[in-house]
Amino acid sequence: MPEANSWSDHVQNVLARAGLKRGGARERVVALLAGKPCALTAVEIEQELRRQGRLTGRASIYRVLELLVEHGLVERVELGDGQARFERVHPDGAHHHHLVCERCGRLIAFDDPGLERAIDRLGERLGVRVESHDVLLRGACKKCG
Amino acid sequence: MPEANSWSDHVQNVLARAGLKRGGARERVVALLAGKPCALTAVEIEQELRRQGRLTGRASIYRVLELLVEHGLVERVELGDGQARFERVHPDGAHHHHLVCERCGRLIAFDDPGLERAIDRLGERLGVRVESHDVLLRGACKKCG
DNA sequence: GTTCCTGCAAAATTTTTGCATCAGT
DNA sequence: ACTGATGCAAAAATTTTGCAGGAAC
Repeated sequence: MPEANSWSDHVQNVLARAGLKRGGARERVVALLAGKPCALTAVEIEQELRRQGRLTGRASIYRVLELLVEHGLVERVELGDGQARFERVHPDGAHHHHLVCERCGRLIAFDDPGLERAIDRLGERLGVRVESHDVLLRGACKKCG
Repeated sequence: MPEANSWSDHVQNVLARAGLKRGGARERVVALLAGKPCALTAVEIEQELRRQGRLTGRASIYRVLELLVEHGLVERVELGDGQARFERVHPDGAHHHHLVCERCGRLIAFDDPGLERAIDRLGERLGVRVESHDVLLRGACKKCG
């Protein structure tokens, strides 16, 4: 089974364990995010669902996203343009960060063990428990640089 | 002369070189940011200026901040609460990052050469030119952890 | 049957824009 | 004088909330 589905399953497990019921809007948002590894805005989610003929109220989308973030199933990502984006969080802790190309606007995802190590060491040095972190790079991507 | 003033001077130089005129709102915002090393929201800036008896229209504050960001004099920082924050950028490239404590909400600034190195190496590995970057940690600060 | 979920509409927030006026060069 | 800067008010964009009806357990 592809990883996307394992994330969906994980979501269903976590929410069921929390005593929550299922519902159409949530199923639709989760199904959409499962197939999109990278950050989407609430409005993009709404439009994509509409395109699929699966109309969903925007308020429900925000409520679903809020719920998923609270349960650590989705991460809120801000790229500096004033809109929040959302992307799934892998149960195994795998995650990536983002580069925004200032020329073409493209969003590039990457991961880097060296960076993760530097952040771990930093947390120790500061004496704080770092529960999550975001790294955002701005610059020129390969094609534009 | 303290570093805050050297930043103010730098701002005035850059903007004068760009052929821009001075104005009250800009002077007030720059003077305020010069004395605050860490991120403030537009509304906090407005309130602080009002407290000082230096009333400034909110639209002007946003326009000043936009201008300063465009010229690389101020950095826009997003902490995940839906409000943009702004802080001065040192001409010498010195900068810091942020930890948001999820217990007490406190904002802690830090810098870390190891992290900067990791990001430099990462840019090389990806073959992109990284012009700026933000790192945001979320977790428990020393007092709450 | 109870509790949660959904969708609509309305509200609240944050940020941007239009426009007349003022001020800096 | 010319051009940029300011402030007000209005608008736009994003996100949240209230509430009534519907669905899941």
